[in-house]
Amino acid sequence: MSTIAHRPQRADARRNREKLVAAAAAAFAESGLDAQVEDIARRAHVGVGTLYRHFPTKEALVVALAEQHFERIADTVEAALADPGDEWDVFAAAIWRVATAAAADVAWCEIIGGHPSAVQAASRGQQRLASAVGTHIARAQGAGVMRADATVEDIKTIMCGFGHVAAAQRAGAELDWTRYLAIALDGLRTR
Amino acid sequence: MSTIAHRPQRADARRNREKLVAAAAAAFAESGLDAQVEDIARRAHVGVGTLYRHFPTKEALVVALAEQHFERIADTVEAALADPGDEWDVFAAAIWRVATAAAADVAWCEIIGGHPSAVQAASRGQQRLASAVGTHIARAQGAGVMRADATVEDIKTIMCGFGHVAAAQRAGAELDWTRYLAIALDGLRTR
DNA sequence: CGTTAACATGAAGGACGGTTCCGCTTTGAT
DNA sequence: ATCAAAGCGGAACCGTCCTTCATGTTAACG
Repeated sequence: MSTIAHRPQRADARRNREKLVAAAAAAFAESGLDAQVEDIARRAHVGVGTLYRHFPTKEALVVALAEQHFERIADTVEAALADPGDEWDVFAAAIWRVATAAAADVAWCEIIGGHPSAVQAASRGQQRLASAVGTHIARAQGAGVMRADATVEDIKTIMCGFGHVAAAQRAGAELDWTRYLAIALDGLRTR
Repeated sequence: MSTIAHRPQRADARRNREKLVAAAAAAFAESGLDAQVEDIARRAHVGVGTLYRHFPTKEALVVALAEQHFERIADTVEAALADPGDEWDVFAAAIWRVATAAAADVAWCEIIGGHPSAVQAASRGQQRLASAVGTHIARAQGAGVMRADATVEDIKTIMCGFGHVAAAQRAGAELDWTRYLAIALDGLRTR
């Protein structure tokens, strides 16, 4: 077995990769996960071939973006764990923060809403997120402010619904994701 | 202006139309709204051309099915109005009945979840449904068992989320629409 | 500089799925 | 039985997108 001498990645290639990720984020945010590959390449001022050099498939690009999204959500939810306030308020505030960020981005909505492949990737961000949410739940239940039977899966389920409602609203339906969250969170709270 | 003598629709044509609707319902239930036209025609033992003779577009077929779905849902919700039981229980039972029927059918989920074109048709079924739901809400609020600020739009929103959760569950996601409904309905109830 | 491997390009390829079209068949009225 | 209109079939058409590939370009290293 010999050591293969890898030439370092070329500087322009790295730049292009970053431009592609940014362009994809923008295109997906605007048009949802079925934004066209050519549009993404155009926004990055790059040929489609270049896109395919960096990502073997459009799907791979989506997964990369999804992972990025989940990392950010996990950041938000983990950060909230340090907040010393009322357990319920802290949890609810974190959810609202995540939802507000997601609602402005069609792709987030679709990913949170459960895009088949992006979700199946049991990725680091998702695991961090699940763990942080679990801690929030345990705390809130300990303080008696969250229904005792609530689970991490319940939160996932609610956010899945949220993603779709927000996406539908963006698409013109007369819906209000704000009401959705208010009601769902109330349903999660102890009465 | 002369009276145009319309020859009555031929018997075989009527049969084919019915077979097409049934086949479409089956195909959509199984594969969702993006079931293929050719598959629908095949199930109806008919050529695609025949399908297009009866429905100018795949979309038209979807709208026809959607209208049928909404009529049925309206039937269920209207029927519940005659129930003399506790206002909340009656309302909740009607929602559960609708949800249970819908959860078994991918197309129902997608339509309830807010399929763009099928929803925009401010059709008879939808109007009946909205009106019946409005009556339920007014009654429950009058009895003090539903949050005072709940609206028909809130129910639509919740069912939109439901549709997506149920569809995702059918597609293999580890979600539980049962939990979703339980929590959302709790959030709608007076505490 | 010169060399070379990595990289970029975008037109062409290919798969997929809705829709059209025209020749053939069936119905129903005379 | 005959005929015209209505209906039927399904191969071909067409638009849309993702992906590939042959060709030209560029960064990095000696």
